[in-house]
Amino acid sequence: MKENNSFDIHKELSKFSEFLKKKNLKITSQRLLVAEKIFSIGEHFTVEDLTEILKDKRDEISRATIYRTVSLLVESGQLIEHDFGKNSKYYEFSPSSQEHHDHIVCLDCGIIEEFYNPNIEKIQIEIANKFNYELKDHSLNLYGKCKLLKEKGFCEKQKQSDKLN
Amino acid sequence: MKENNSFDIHKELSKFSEFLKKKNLKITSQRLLVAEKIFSIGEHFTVEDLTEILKDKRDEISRATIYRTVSLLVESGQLIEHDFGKNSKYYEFSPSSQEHHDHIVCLDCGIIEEFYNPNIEKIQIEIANKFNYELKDHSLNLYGKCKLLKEKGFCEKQKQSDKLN
DNA sequence: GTTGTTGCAAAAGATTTGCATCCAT
DNA sequence: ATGGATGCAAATCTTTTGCAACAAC
Repeated sequence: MKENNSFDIHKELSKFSEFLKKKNLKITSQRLLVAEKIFSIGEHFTVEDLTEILKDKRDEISRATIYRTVSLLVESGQLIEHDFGKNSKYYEFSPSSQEHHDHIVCLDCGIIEEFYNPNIEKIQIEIANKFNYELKDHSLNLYGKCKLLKEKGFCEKQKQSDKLN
Repeated sequence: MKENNSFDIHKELSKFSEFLKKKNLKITSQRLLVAEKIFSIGEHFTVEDLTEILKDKRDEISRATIYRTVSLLVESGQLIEHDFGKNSKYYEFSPSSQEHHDHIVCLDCGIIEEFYNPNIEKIQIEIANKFNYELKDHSLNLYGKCKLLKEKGFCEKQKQSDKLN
């Protein structure tokens, strides 16, 4: 889906290390391994997906550590947590260079596509102002039938790790 | 928050009964009790909230039945399920007469306010068309500091039943 | 009477946590 | 050496489910 070259990954790993140092946390091999894999996934994933990806490392990294590292990466701002109405939380690597975007999700196959619309962003700020809120975050998800499902009546159902209904 | 008069409730109960009949499901006292309470809550709630509200009826209605009735009401279209990034799902009674709206949520006290913006709705449809999706649903939540938190530095923290972080 | 419903307790699924051991600093 | 990290298993939390007894139609 997205291309992540090793240069990017290196930069992101440094950023994560900086974050850990600043918080007096330790830079361990487990944390680096989990972070490295996350930075190279290039699509939305669940902790279950991540565990599967790391399964050859299962003697080295426990599920608890995976959860704990994911939390740290969310805190460092390098990982975004999403709620697509499924059982598990979804995560998405957010490179420093990357602009914000929203999501459109197929209710059948669960494919997640991204979009960015400056007008919507602008209106959201106006709404927050009107309500006297200091806007910190937002989430906009569109749900529907993807092109394939609409046109052929079926798509790659349940391709994702989690069910949508 | 919202005013629901008994006339509305009666109409909604009829609608639910119709739904049950159409599906060859039975109209039981438990289902009617749960539905009636839901129709009179007037704000966003979790199943835990609902259980608390029904606690004087706890000898009559089990938690399992509450969950099962909530699912039916979602299916009948009279209840909307929301995900505000908390542990539990939130529900909102949606009277037949009510127009769609989105939500703005305080990250501290969890207060949920509603808004409707026709431009955002319009743009969403355009985006779905561009992606060749048949739009079925969407969710837009804004998160931030509410007026009180912004101005006074504090608000009624954790007023809601669930924590936000 | 038949078929769906309820309550219970157990199960399931995701995530978190206590604790003894281990390791980065 | 010491304070944080890890792995394990147990715990937690929300939601779902199997099943026997029960109620609506």
